[in-house]
Amino acid sequence: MRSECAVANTLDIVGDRWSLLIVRDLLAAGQLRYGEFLESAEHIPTNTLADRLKKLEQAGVLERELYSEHPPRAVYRLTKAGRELGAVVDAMADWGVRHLPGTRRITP
Amino acid sequence: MRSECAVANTLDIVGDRWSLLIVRDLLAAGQLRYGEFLESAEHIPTNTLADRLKKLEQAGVLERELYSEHPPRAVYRLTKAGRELGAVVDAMADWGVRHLPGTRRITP
DNA sequence: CCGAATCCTAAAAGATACTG
DNA sequence: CAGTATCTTTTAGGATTCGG
Repeated sequence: MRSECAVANTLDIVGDRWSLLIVRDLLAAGQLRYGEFLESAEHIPTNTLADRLKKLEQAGVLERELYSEHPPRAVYRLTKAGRELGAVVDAMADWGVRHLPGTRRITP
Repeated sequence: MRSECAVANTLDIVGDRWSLLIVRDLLAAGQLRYGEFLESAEHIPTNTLADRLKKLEQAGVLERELYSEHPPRAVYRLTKAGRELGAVVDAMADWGVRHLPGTRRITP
């Protein structure tokens, strides 16, 4: 923990290049499998995706549910805490739409 | 621009490890000089601070005003667009306070 | 074919020393 | 005090490989 600041510590969890985009995609879709994240517009590298999913699961932002054993297959969903990050994603979408011409809100 | 998504493009501006902390400090203080940023709790490295201030100035988030010529001295302030990032910082502070024990809102 | 793990390179962060 | 320059370490990105 870098400090007591709630903003700084939230950034330690979702402040990297990809985590909030993963949250955005889950907010839009409800649940996604590994390969479905890879199809998203920004094309996250496969190894980076695996890292972020692990980190976000450990942080309690999303949960992984196995729906098959052989081979192991999982879907990812936001936890309650993860869904509450919707407020952050939403504020960013608002700001982008207002200040960055050519951008739009991908999902309602 | 990675995509049309407002969230992704907002992240390209403030989605790194430090930018939103700089915005946070300016929201709290109104205006700051270079050295005052360095005193903040998270101890941003001096070269990284210089990079971020330039990038955020170019993005129209903050502005730099010289108040002395010899030697050159400047203060940094948020622009109107920068102040509107307060909604993002606020949402992160809320989330952190709710989900990360031991953290608190540094400024009202 | 899907879900990763590995390897290697490129970019960014961080510490520290230095200059006007 | 306000930055720059340099060097080292860490992280990200991309291609490829591998197991089920």
